[in-house]
Amino acid sequence: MIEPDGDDETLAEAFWRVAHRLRHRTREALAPWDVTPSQARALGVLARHGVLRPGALAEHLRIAPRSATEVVDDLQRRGLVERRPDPHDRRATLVALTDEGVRTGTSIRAARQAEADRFFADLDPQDRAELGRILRTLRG
Amino acid sequence: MIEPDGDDETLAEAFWRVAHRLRHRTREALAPWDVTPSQARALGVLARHGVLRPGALAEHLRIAPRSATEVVDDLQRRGLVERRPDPHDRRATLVALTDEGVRTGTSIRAARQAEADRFFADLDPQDRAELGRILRTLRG
DNA sequence: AAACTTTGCTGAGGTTACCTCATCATGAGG
DNA sequence: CCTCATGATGAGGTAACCTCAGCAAAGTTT
Repeated sequence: MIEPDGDDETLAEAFWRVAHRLRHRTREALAPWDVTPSQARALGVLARHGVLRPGALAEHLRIAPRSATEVVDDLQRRGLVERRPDPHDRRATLVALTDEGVRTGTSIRAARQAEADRFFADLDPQDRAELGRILRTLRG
Repeated sequence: MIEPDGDDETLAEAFWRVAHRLRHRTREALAPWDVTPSQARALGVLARHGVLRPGALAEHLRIAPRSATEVVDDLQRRGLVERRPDPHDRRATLVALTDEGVRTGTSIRAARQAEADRFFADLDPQDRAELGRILRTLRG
């Protein structure tokens, strides 16, 4: 068994190591609902902001508008959101969570939070606070 | 313009924000060589460890062996690595950097380092050290 | 030495999460 | 009214993975 690299680790390398691990954990935490991470993120944004147009959703998710259409397609196929016409602009569509979408969003949020807590539980409270502060500095 | 989310940010959310930003920066830093991040990583591993079999490369990169084959294909197409038979095991192939691969690897490494330094320069030295320590704790 | 299992690589084909560009309808301003 | 901008989507593409199946060579039985 070859040892994974990471002895003379730079900050960036260490960062990506952690990202990799966190990503896998999150994916596992999401497994019970059979939604992908990007779907879960969209669900979260919709839960926070209510009814949105795909374009606005895209901005919140920081992806191209076309990509938001795709995520909405997926969520709609799973019955978690519905599209309805915008009464004020006939070009636009509004995306709204269905009841099931709300329920799913809520439990996913809880599960994700729990998983993240477990992940960051390797850190003592001061370190968690430090990390939060430092990340916010780098947030851009 | 909608403000990106991130007010009531959890640690995980903040983390992903930073990851997103760092990824984009890295991608830009790599642009002059027209290599993808995964190719760059493979180049780095080969520079560190010398001649490797695809399987070993995969382990270093923490990806499936089949995926390493693909990265090697790409690098070979660009003339940065070559495949040669393993004299001790006729099933196996050895992957070695070409001269151009070595040169490219070296300059990429420098550019990446410079870009990362610039990215983390928003932090003062103590914070960088703290971050490094914390990430190593979470490293897994 | 024949038979069986394991190992190393790769072909085939799939997935996720994005992207750009073109199109079409609608809305807004001169 | 005519032009231009905007909102969504179809078409098609990419990176970076994945699994599964197959083949050849190596190692291990018996």
